[in-house]
Amino acid sequence: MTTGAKDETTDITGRGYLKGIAIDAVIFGFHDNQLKVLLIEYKRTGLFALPGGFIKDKEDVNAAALRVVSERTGLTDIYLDQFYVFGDYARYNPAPFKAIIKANGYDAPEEHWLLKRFISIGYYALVDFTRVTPAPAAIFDSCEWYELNNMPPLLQDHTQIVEKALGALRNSLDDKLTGFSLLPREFTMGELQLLYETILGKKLLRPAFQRKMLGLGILERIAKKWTGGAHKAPYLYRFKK
Amino acid sequence: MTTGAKDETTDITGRGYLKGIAIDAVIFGFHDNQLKVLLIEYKRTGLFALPGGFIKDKEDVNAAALRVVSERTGLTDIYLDQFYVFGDYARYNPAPFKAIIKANGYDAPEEHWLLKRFISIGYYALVDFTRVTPAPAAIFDSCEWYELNNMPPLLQDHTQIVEKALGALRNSLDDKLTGFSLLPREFTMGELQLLYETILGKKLLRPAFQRKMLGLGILERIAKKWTGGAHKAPYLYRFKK
DNA sequence: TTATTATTGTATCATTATGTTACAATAATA
DNA sequence: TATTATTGTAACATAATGATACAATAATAA
Repeated sequence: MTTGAKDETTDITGRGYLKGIAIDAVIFGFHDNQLKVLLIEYKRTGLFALPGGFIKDKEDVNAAALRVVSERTGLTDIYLDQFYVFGDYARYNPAPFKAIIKANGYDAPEEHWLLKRFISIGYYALVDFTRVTPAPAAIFDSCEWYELNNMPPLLQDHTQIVEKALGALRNSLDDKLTGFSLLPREFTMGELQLLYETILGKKLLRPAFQRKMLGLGILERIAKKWTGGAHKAPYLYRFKK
Repeated sequence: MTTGAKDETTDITGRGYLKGIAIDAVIFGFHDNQLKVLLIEYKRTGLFALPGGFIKDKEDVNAAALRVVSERTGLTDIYLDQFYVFGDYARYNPAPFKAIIKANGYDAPEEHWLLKRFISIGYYALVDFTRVTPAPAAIFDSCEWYELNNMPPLLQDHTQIVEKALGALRNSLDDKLTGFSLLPREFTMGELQLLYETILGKKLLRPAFQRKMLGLGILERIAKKWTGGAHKAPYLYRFKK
């Protein structure tokens, strides 16, 4: 969960939102042959965290997750997957939130709702890096891409949440392929393979990968791509329908 | 979620429990070649539901789920998997709970915590049918096995929760094999195959199934089983270590 | 005792999927 | 026009899975 007084996601009073339940979003992007994650920074505290938010009184939980990711990325067509609920009591540590609230000029009484115990529902999102405009929630934090392999230390158990999200993504990679949203609408087979290799963390054999992908029957071949390279130009593909 | 005034899982005041979050457990058993589910019945209302409960103020969510299943089955070594959070606003319908509370002689003020909106964390459990002693929570409900294919209509969206649990189980059946807890400690290959077929809802080829199971290297062959049948006696197996 | 019966364990072959090597096609550059 | 790097795909090897066949055997019947 991330929060703050002027966040669109909520407000300091917590009015109109469910208490005790937060949403944390691991937003994956792919750029420069790297998996990236969108992170929030609390400027005056040096704290990094996953983008997150709360659920409105009459809002579906999945809709709230969509809204949270939408607010940070500016996108509306987002692939989202709910992957785990983080509910250990040991997660509960109000200290950093106290610091954040204080750093923003508020006084946080002990019984403030943000200082109570929270359960976090974890979602991961797959988004097209090129279409995202990271949007900080308010003047006091930033929102930027970080390489998965080079993240700063995160608030609470957020680092483990990212790891668990990656595990969930790896497990269901093939199922999630249709409408795969980590790539631009059109892409080459090489780009798709690179994405696979980056997510799975291992090399794949080119002919086998190509055969398998084409065998799935979900790719549509469009046209040759002009790359400028001194070699045969690759085909462009997009996902069918 | 299931609840009631004298339930060990909670009490009518809700003191000491997290508000707005419930746990629902789909407890799978296997008997007479049938997948079965443990259901609660509210006797004076005719309402059936999944066993459920709430999370104590300082309790891990997974521990709460274990406790809930333990209370209903009498078992302590339980295979549990958190599979989904049900958080649609449309789930919210206090009417049946009002009826249940009333049927038990309590007056339920509108602002009663049980009549507020709840998010349900769904768990499924795999248990050894032969070791379970279904335990109703209190005098006013019962707790019994029902065939998956022959369940009564359930409270709220509990029927969909069961379906989603079955889907999750099917998807991860092979992973969940080690320490598979739907069978007695010792079993024949035929029994294991029947279990697979029941969960997956389709026939499997015997030689291929046997080869695959033995190939996994997780089975230990013990001794011949005396069946009384007019045919070759099958081997008994158990899971290694 | 000896055939009969049903079911198990496994060998064998067929088919499909996957891993691997090889090479022609081709877009830019030299 | 040759060179270069990379793509697309054919071809083969190996592994996994699907399917058939049959010997082994524990109870029953003759």
